Parts: sequence; structure tokens; C-alpha cells
Amino acid sequence: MKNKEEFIEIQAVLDAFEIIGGKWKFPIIYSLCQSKKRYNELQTDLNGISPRSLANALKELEMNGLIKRDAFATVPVTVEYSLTKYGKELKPVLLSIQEWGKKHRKKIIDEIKNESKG
Amino acid sequence: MKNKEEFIEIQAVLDAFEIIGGKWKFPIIYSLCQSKKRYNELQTDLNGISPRSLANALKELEMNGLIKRDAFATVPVTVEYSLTKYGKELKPVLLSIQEWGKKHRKKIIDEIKNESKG
DNA sequence: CGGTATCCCGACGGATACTG
DNA sequence: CAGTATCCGTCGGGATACCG
Repeated sequence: MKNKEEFIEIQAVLDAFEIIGGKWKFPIIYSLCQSKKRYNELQTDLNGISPRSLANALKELEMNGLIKRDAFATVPVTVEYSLTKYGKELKPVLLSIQEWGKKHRKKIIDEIKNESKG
Repeated sequence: MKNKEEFIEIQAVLDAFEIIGGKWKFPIIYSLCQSKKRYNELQTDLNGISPRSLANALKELEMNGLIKRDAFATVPVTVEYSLTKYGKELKPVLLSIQEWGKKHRKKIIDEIKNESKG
């Protein structure tokens, strides 16, 4: 870190990771980008997440103002999760990561092909 | 996950996180964005990282082709780390995360100000 | 349905001492 | 200088059972 300016910059990145870090936050946001979802829908979407992890992640995301939780007093209860306006601002981040991820996948596949060629 | 298309999309994000996840990968890349750095420079930049963690992160980043390690047979040894062309492709991702992080920081500060007012 | 409670495990990462 | 070796804590997260 050469100077204070730079420190602030990298701190912004670290701060962001505090909030969207962890195994499931990003996938959850990604899933909610398309439409609001109910708890069970999310559990299905995020193939393999445990109820505990899902609940934790949702709670933290809500606390940080990224998602909204709406409960309806139906029987049985209905709960809907959706991105807040603020949460939607993460879309560009998500898209850029995704784009890079695709590139990377392509690269890996190409490498495997080249190896098998000899 | 509604369909296969969507699965691939989210998988790209997860793949990306496999590579740039962890506590220090992003800060390291960020630091190397500016210029190549030596091991000790990185250790100073990443205030508080342990030699073990730094070495591990560097090794993984190198394995994934994001950074390059150049050793010179000086006495004592000189080692330089730099981003590969491929690693540089992460810059947009970094910038978008950083931008969001700054927004978030601003939001938090504003909220604190409002609390102390009310 | 939408969670909580409990138990448990392994990986990540810190601290420190040491080495080619 | 640029790491490695060792030891150890903790914390995210899985599995499962249960609850309002």
C-alpha cells in the first residue's frame, strides 16, 4: 500500500467482500436478480444449501439492506425475498464476475483440449 | 435455478469465486494491478498477512495462471510477482466491486450521521 | 412453510520459529 | 530475501431433527 488513497481503495474492496463474501451470498443475490423468491424456492435454486446456511445468509443480507423479506399471514405462512434497490446495484458487479467466470471456464476447457491433443 | 442456461450462468460466478475467493486473493491482485511487487512488498502492502497465507495465496494464483513469479539469482534472491495478461482481465471485476464498496461505505456513513441527528 | 437448535467437521488462516 | 514447518484456534457451513 503506497499511500492513503490506495488504502481506501482496497478497503472498499474488502468492505464489499465482508458483505457479499461467503459461499452463498452471491448465488442468492443472483437468484433474486431474476425475480423475488420464496424460502423454499431459494433452497431449490441453490442446490445443496442447508436450511441453516440459507437462513444465516438471508439474515445477513437483510441486515445489510440488500434484500427485503415480506411475510404474509397465510396458512401456512408465505415469505417472499426480493432485492432492494440497493441490492440491485450489485448487478454490474455480478455481471462482471460472471463474464470473467465464463472466460475462465472457456480457458480451462481449451487447456484440457490441448492437453489431450498432445 | 429455473433452467440449464441459468445454471451455467451462476456456475460461472461460483467458478470465479473458487479462484478469487479467500481472504487475500483479491487484495493481492489489487496490489499487483499497480505494478509488479516483491514478496516483502506484498507482505507490507497486505497489512497483517502471515507469510504462510501469502505464500499459499500466491501459489494458488500462480497455478490458476493469474500471476507470474520471476526469480532472479541475485544474492540474496530477488522474486517478483506480476499479473499475467489473464490476471489483468480481472481489473473490470475489481473496479466494479470497488465502486460498489465505496457506495456502500458512503451509505453506512450517511446512516450513522442520520442516527446521531435523530 | 419457513425456519431454529444442535452437533460436528474440515479448511482457512494467524503466530512463530526456522532455513536455503 | 523469500519463503517453509509446525502448531493451533475459529468459523463457515453440512446434516439432521425438530418447532410455530
